[in-house]
Amino acid sequence: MVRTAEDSVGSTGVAAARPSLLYVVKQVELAARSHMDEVLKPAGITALQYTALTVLRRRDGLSSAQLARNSFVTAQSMADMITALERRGLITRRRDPENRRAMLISLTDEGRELLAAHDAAMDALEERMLSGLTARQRRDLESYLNRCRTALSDVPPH
Amino acid sequence: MVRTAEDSVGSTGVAAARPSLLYVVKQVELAARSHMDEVLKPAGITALQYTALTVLRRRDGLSSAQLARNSFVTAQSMADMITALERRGLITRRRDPENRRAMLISLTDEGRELLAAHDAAMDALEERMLSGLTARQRRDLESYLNRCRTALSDVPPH
DNA sequence: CTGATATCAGGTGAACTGAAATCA
DNA sequence: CTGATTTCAGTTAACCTGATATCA
Repeated sequence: MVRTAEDSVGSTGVAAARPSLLYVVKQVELAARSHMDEVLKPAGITALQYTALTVLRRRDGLSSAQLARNSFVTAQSMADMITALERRGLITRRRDPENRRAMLISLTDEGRELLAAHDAAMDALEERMLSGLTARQRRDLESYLNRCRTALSDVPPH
Repeated sequence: MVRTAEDSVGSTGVAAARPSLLYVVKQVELAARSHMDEVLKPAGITALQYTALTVLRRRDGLSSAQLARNSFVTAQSMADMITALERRGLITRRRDPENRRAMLISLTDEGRELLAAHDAAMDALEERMLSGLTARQRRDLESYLNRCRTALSDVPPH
């Protein structure tokens, strides 16, 4: 699934692109996801499913609706993914004792093991992506991207 | 299509994420694409189609296969998008005189007008994304992201 | 009553794999 | 013969809209 992009378009730095940063963010994400899909392919999960699982590892007991907002998809779309992951035994769901309409989602041992089995490969991929940056630049990049994320999430003044 | 993500997951800065930069790049791209889709919805094109058109504006006469590599999709997937854009009259294709198996793609006047009609909105979106950054930080961010892109595209030493 | 969550039903466009034809 | 490009055919997973039931 990884394409070399040696004759790729954006790499020749000529000709000021119009929306340059929007474009390069998309390009980096496309390249990263292509590599992630390749790594995850033997496990039979997509990059988006993997991301949802890592979110659950950090924050146990989220609802499907919360996960949907986090991934910018509708609750119905996320429900499809959730039932698929549940059928595969990677997650379990239970009623929220404090809110009987919500279902809380947790990783199973099997789900945790699947994530752990790919940690090294994902760390290596991130290291490869950042290989041209110093430690200071990496911190700055993360900081800048987090500010971009916040700026895009905040509700704009009406 | 834009979801506020006010109770979103990654925004509460607790708990060191595992693959942090891979994750935040994906989050920024998801948020940006969500806004782009909303802007482009009245025109009836997706963010990926828009991106392909902007690439053609910068580099006229690319082939479908080149566009496919640039967007990290298969040639077959890109062919579907190309025929859709051609049917809508946004692009035209002609045989490459130097390579009779290849088809060169160009924007039509209508395609160029469609892009021009959205330039202001895209500039505003990019400005919003970068609103928390100084001019210097914006340049650095672009530089860092371009290095990430190159590092992910380069063929790794076998 | 309003808003959030989950779920069911149905539909659609987008991406994939596989195979074949053309040509450098 | 090999590799790149295009195209056809079939398939699948992703995501959508709309409607409904439950409950804070």
